[in-house]
Amino acid sequence: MNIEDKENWSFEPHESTLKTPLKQAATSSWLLAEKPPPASGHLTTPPKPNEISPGDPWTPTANLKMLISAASPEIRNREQEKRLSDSRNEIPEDHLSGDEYEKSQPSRKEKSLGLLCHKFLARYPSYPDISKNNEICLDEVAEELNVERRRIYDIMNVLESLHMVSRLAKNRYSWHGRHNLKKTLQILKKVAEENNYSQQVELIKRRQYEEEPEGDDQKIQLMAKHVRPNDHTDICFVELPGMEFRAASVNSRKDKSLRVMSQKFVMLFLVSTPQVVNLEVAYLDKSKFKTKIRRLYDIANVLSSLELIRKVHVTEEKGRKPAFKWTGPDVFSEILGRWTVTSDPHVGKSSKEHCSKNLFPTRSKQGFIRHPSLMKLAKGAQSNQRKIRSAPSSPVKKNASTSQFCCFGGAILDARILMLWISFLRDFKKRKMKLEHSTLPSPLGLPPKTRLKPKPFLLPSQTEILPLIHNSVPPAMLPLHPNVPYALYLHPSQTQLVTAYNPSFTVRPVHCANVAGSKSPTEPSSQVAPGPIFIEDSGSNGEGSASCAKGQDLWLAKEQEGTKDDVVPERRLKRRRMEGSPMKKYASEEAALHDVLLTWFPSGYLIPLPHCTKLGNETIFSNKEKAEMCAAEQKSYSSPIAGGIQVTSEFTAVNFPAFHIAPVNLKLPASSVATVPVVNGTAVTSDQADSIQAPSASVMNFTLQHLGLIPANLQMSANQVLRSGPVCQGAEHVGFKQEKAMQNVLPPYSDELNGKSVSAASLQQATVPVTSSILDNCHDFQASCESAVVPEFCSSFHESDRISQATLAIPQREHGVSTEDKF
DNA sequence: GTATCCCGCCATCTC
DNA sequence: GAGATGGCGGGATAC
Repeated sequence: MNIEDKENWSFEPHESTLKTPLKQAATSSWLLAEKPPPASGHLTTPPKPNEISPGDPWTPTANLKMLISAASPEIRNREQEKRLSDSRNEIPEDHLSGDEYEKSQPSRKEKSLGLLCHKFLARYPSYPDISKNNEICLDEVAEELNVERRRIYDIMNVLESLHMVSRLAKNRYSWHGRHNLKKTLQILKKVAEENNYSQQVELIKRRQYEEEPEGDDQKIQLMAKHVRPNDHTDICFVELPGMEFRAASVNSRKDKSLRVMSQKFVMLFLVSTPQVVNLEVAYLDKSKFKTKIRRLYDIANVLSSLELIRKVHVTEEKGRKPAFKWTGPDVFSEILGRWTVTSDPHVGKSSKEHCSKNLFPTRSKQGFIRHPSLMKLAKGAQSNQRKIRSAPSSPVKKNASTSQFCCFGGAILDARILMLWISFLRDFKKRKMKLEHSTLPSPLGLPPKTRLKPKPFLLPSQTEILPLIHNSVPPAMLPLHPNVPYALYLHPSQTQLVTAYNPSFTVRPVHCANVAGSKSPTEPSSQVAPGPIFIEDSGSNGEGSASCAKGQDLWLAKEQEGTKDDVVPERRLKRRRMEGSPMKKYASEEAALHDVLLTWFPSGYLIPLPHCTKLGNETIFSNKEKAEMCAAEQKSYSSPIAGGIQVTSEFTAVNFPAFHIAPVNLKLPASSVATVPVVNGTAVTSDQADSIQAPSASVMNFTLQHLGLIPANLQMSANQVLRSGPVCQGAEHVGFKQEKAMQNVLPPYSDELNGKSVSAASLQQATVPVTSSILDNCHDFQASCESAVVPEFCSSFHESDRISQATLAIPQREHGVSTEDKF
């Protein structure tokens, strides 16, 4: 491919202004023959009104202009240019002959959008002083440039797409110059990369070289068809913070076509190598390419005036084709600050959920292929969803806003919970395998998974599906696993159930990072606000120290105690009795975990507590933590749920898999968690329903902290979290990515998450209750993760077991979402 | 003949 | 209803 610069690209400033069209005279004569000048009285294009009559008296405005001109050489120069321009129009047209009149009219080139843009740009500095008023009045510009407003709009739209201007109000724009240009280009490149623009361009270019027997239209359609799977037509306008479109129809146009087109056009350059794009590539994504190509020419003219592109000719086998070459700055996409992609203005600019959704509005369904192992999970969840929706006590949407659940809040957190849960199982499996290899051969010769696969659970009944968030419901911490403390969100009735059925368990506030609502452990128990609860086996050995290790298995502990054996199914007792080897023990632990979950906590939410550190076989807390815990242990706690249970146990060494979640700042839209319509299950009365509109701060903080979403020392009230949240750069991006991750992890929920609103029921379902369906499928899901669906997901596990990467690095193979994420 | 794109109609939206 | 905005395509011009 030979690329040659077009020497006489018509919109090069120094050329356009100097060259006079050769055919001007002839054309003029011909035109005159057909279109007599206005003096003849025929209908024709009305003469352009002169801007300022030379004889205008001095007005206050003229005085002001004079003062401004005197103060600013730049403006003075502009005024001089303007006067020169005016002088050409001063000759009364009535006195001109046909030829003279024609000559007095600007040629087509002189009226070109590119030249007009040059004139426009000449009026303003490239890097204006942002402290000054840089307003642009469209009327004035149109008048001074002697063009219709319509043409100014074309320019403004393209400039707006590059954030060189932003609309202030009707008829008024703000001039930003090139201050934002590079950043905008970086963002555009990033977006382009995420949408596989380069691949699309390559594909199109490749096909252009192929023999296409069809006609042009067919050829284009065919090519467009090939591109369609990763079509970028759905990309919507990329905004910079603080430069969102304001008011008026600017926001209400369907897709801000010229702006979006302009951005897409620029994107093509930014990801192409070499950075040469012909219009055939650029307009392939539109069926109305003939119309669109006109717009592309408009855009190209403005971009040329900005010296971002330059027209070249590409010599190919089929001949010489016009194209455009990027001449703007080199752009690297390794920024990013905040940016948003907007689409449907009706939804509201603040609706990042919707904005992000519209970035790939339909691709997620088409693109993501659900792994077979997820099908059961999906079905289970959908089944639950149906149950809840059809329940008599199904939640009632209180108002419009409550239906706008954010996918960034609850659902995302729960995606993480699922990940943690999976990670736990994986870690469990890993250690189990280690034991098998190091100690005992398989007694049955069966693969571990076969032997250890938990028996399937029955789905919890509908009444067992409890609200995740409740003002007075603290999460409980449960030593389900010998070395891994887990927080378990329970409904009070369930917590009471635990202690009622098994007095050996104590329920106390979890001593963890300063959870909002849970006071210092040294404070009187009566003042302990609802907070995370630690359920432990306090009497397993009568030593007053019910460590997690000692109470590795709840069931073992229970059995040893001999308490409530009557409620234990016989089959479980039998299995407990066969505990003998470490391997068996682990196997039973896993089974016991399932049993416990099923027996005591038919529903709930497991969250491993990652602040425990591991040290060989014996995991220890940091000294500080230990000291805090020791202090905590010497106090008795009162839980509003458990009702003051003496806690004498010691927080045992915890062997926790080294997965952490990289702290991210999560922006929760005001309409999200704050208005989460908590499922009003049968366990919650209607009176309670009102009180559960806002989640407990303790639960919120507990979750956010332990999932690493907020720093441990950060305390947030529910209102803080809900109304504003910690806003940071990239917050929307985080939400979007997490949403996408959620959709990948939980495909069955994708439909809901894609919807404009998610009902309370679907919210509940969008969370990850510890149900049999999940327990039963986690192994499969884990296996699937380790195989084909999300290789990066697994590799991150293998590398470091850092759930953060696993959660955030889920690729979207089918629709090109970048696998890398920086939060 | 093709590439280019001016021009202005008119739909949509806001006030 | 008026004005602002901008999508759109006819058709003229440039090459």
